[in-house]
Amino acid sequence: MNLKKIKTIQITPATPFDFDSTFHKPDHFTSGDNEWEPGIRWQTWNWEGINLGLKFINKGEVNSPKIDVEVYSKEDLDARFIKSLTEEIKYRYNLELDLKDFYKTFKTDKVLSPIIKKWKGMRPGHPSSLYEYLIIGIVLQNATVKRSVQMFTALLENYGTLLKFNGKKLWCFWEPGGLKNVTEEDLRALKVGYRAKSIKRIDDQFVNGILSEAELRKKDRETQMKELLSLYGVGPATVWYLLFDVFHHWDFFNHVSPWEQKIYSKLFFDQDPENPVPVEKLLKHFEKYGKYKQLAVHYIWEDLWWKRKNEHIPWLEKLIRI
DNA sequence: CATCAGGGCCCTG
DNA sequence: CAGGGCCCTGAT
Repeated sequence: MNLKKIKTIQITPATPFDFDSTFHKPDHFTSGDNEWEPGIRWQTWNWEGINLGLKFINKGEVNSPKIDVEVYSKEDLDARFIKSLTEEIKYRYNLELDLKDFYKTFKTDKVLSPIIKKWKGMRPGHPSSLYEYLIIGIVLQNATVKRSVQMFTALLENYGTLLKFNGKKLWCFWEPGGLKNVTEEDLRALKVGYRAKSIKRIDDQFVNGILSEAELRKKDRETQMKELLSLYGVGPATVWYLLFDVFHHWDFFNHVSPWEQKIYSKLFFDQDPENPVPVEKLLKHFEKYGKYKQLAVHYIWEDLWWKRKNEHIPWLEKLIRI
């Protein structure tokens, strides 16, 4: 599907704002729906059922930020659509998040302060909707990175749409509920294994309109957690990701998966990953970051993954099994 | 060749 | 609350 440029949206994020560390997270593995180079991020979005190509361009600096968002589409888009899209972009990338208090609180923290200095203006954020993230969460289960990417790509290339815009060819996610006419057997043919059942049942929730991201955002964390956990195929690991990446709770940390446990053990306690620090002890350690504990760990975590782009970290390579 | 662990989760007893 | 089963893939 060939798209044409419809509009350029200008956004002024809250200060400070760092473009690259906000729009590129080295620990999110690329799988055909986005591309990044310094100062530019191409990203497909299915918004309100419309396939979009988005090009985010850095037009400012950390202390005087500005972003252009070029919107590519097959059809014209009206003002109301552009407005709702703009609001959603601001939400997903946390462009209006005020980081000042977080920075001030940990100005003297030995571990955090150098990282804050280095990544000043980095926001947490994720490009995916709840529906999309649920699918991603399912394919992350019980699999190595390579296998997860393989499963995700197979889904995208079978049920998504290939978009051509700004010289790029990127796959766009299908609509929530878009697997209505797909059977569990069809999904199994894509080698997603037992996950086929979970994917199908989650898609059903959206076909039936039982689950609404907009409604769920308005509810409190406990309710969100309860409703998400009630979904078939969604357990504590997936919920933990969702509460941070989709629902933007910075203060919540209740789960550490085995591979993350090993990395945290090395990172925070310089402990041999083969003999990891108990999860309880790790969680207790994060308590010192109070209402920003998830945000603090995000900063430390992203710093590690950016380091990995520039230098070889043998112990990390061994643990991530790409 | 066989065996097994891996960014979990569900279900059973 | 512990533990078996589920899918596929690559390492050993």
